[in-house]
Amino acid sequence: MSFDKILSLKGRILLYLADRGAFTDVIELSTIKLARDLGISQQSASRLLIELEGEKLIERRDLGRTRGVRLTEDALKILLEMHAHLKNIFEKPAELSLEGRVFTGFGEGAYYTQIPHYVKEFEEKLGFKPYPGTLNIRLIRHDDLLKRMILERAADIVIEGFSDGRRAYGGARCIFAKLNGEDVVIIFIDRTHYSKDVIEVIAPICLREKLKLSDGDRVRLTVKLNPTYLIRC
Amino acid sequence: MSFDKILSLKGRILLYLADRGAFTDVIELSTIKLARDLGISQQSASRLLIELEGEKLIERRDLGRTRGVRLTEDALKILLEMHAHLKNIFEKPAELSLEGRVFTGFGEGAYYTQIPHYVKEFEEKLGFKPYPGTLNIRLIRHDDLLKRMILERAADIVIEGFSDGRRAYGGARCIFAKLNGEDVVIIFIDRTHYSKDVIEVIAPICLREKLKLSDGDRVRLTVKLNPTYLIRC
DNA sequence: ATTACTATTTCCCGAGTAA
DNA sequence: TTTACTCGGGAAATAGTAA
Repeated sequence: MSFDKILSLKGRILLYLADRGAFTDVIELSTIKLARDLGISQQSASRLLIELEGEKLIERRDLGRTRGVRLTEDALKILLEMHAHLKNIFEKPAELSLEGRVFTGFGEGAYYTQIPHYVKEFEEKLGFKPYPGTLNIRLIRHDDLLKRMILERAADIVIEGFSDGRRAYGGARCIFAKLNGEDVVIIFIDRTHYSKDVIEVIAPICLREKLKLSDGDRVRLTVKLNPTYLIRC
Repeated sequence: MSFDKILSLKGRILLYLADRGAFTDVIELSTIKLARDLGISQQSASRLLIELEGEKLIERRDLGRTRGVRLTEDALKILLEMHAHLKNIFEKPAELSLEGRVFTGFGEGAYYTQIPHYVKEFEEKLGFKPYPGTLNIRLIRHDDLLKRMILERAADIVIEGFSDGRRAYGGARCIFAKLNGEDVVIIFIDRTHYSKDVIEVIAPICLREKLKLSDGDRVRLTVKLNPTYLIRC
């Protein structure tokens, strides 16, 4: 397993036993089999089992001609604590923070955010009717470009594209965020004209007014998301 | 942390970094601080960071006068895999299996299972009207007595007691199970007259008839439950 | 077959210290 | 201050082998 390198040999043995259900039942296990399965010597397997028994992490008993092992409550507690710890890291929302400067775009945002199809989609999926137009933010720091890629992957609210017979209108993906503390939605438009250092934001209100923003002002975007998304692309 | 003993030092460092959010941001970290926090020497901290960098599990960079570290995607994958593995062990339903012999009890079961208050509770909480009477099973193996204790803790369907003014009727705790493949409910009666080697079972049908059971017949009870319950008492 | 002892080797931690 | 080198000692792995 790829995570063997972060475990001690004793840890690998406890996990090996847990995998085989040795917290309810005594399982049959010879030092030779354990050694083979873990890629260590039989001698080490023997020594480690003796040590683990001394540390009250396993119990061993004779089962007729073979020997049985099971985890103790202490060992189970250790594994459960490890589990709880990793859960805490990977299943708790983390916050991603990006910084950029407001700029005036091509003016397309105002057009698209008023197309009835999109308005309906926004209302259904975001819960509000967007103020016409998008606020454009140009990222400053290089690290934030990476974060933008992460966000693009994490944005899981899908706005469907459509066609009116004359032309096709593309889709987009959204994610909720805060901009200087104000609730906003970051929108990643499928076929945007902007480069990868730009983030577009919509909100139910006029952000420029509410936050008194002018071109060149620095703004901070924060997004809460599950750290599982943070695997870099 | 109690789980330090199952981790290698490199594992502890990766977890240390993950705890501090070093999968999104570069964090400031001196070898001295790391050494102090992990209870190892500065020299070891230095060596381990160099090795981890060589293994492409961390990236280091100069931040002006201090040094920054962050986890690589590879390291994140390892931690996530560990997390997924423990999830699989502890959050997947496991099966507990017990064996015993049918015996005829004091006949109280038939009385209690027909009391309107209990019938109503059963129907609401178990989804069926029980066939009058409980099937009594005496456990055979010593290990199964332990499993009975686990089950008693895991039984989380609560049947409330009541009083009719003349006397008090006790409550019980239930858990769904299979008896020789048939859907049943194990019922742990709060103030039972039976000893700890007895399990009582109710079902919507007459189990003795359906499964052609007589006193002394061996039956197998299986219960699916979340392994978190398997922490022995 | 198995387990586990003793002997040997390998590897890793930490002290000393240079840059 | 900091990091990271060399090196000595001890822990931990394997080899050999007895029971």
